[in-house]
Amino acid sequence: MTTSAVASSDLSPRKRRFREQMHQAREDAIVQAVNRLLAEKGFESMTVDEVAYEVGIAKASLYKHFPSKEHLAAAAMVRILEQTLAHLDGLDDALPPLDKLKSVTQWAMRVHLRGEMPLLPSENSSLRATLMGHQAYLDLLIQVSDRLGEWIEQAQANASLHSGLPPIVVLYTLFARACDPVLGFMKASGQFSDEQIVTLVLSTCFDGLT
Amino acid sequence: MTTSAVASSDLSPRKRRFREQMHQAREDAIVQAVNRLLAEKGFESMTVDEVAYEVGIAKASLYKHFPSKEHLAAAAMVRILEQTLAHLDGLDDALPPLDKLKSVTQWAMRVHLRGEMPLLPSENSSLRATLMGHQAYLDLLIQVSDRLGEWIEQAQANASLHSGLPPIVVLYTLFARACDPVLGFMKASGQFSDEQIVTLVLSTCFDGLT
DNA sequence: GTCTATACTAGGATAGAC
DNA sequence: GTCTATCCTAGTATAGAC
Repeated sequence: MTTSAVASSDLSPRKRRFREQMHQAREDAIVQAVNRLLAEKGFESMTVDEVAYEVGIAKASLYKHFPSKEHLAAAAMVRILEQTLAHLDGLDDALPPLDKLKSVTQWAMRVHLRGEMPLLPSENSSLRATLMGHQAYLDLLIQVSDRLGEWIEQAQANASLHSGLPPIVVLYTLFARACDPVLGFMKASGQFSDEQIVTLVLSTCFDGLT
Repeated sequence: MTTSAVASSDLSPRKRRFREQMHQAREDAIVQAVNRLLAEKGFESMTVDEVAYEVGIAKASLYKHFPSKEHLAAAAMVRILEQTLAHLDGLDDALPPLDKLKSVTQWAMRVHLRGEMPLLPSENSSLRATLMGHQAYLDLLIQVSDRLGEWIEQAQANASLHSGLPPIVVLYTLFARACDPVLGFMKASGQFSDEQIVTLVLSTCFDGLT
């Protein structure tokens, strides 16, 4: 019996759990770093070296956890979608659907302004391929879309949302607001507080410019 | 006297003009290719090799015209800003300011949908440095911003545009609509014609979702 | 100012020891 | 599963002939 076999399977249940927790904690740290770097520089400008440096481990160790840069990005997307879903779950069910939609949008904009919204290029094809083959990502994306889709239809039914717009257009518009470069421009201008930005952009999104 | 001196300065005025036209035509071809590739893949994913291949010249020849990849991108931005300015100049001066703003926005969205809107990452720092040092680019950006800014203030004065919004927020919002990923999403969904997309997004932008 | 050929570097990924 | 050291490709940029 090899030492590695001893290390991996001859441990007490308590020690095994401890190992798994350590493992999980490290992966969380990795994904969090990836998330931050994606928010700051985007996928192409983020380097795996930076990720490794930020986490404080060797690059080769990263690749034991995730097989490619694309999978790192996918993990960050899974993380943000899980957080989104958690936010949706936390909303008071009694709220009118329009208010729920506004609440998610506000939450997403705040995440963005905190520098924690991972931004992916829609063009990059190797990244797209990985995402489209990533079951957990796809499942979460569908879950979030379905939840929002329901609220959109309810809001259109009670006329609080313009019913001439195809629901998918509303959905895309809300998704896009979470990544809107306008948030960054306004922040960079230094003329507005984060909460002012949220208020103003929420208003342009739902009420329009006119 | 060297042959290169002969080639460059001992020509008749007619031949000199011809040379300059050829030179200009080639640069136009380069910038047009850059523009298209920036629209398709963005700055980081565009390679200088591709540009050279698309234009049909050697990569080294590109570098005789433009000193760096960043300068290629800057030239594409100058080009699109010139076209924007041309569109602004072409508008009927009698139009209400709000209609002028809508017209530019529509025009920009159509350019985007045709795959001719160069998309630059706001994060990339070497690119930012080049742009901020590029006088022609800065001048044009200011010209466009000023023209739009006037119309925004006029539209707010005659109450056709919501006057609670700082003009700069309206300006950023209009700029962002030209690059909005929503356009790409809707096009990719295959459910809408380009003109439907323009109409729908123009509506969400000016009238809001509610 | 165009070409071919090449220099140089960044960055994604892996080998192999422990 | 962590490390150090290395591989290797892609991609920006240049040298030097014509």
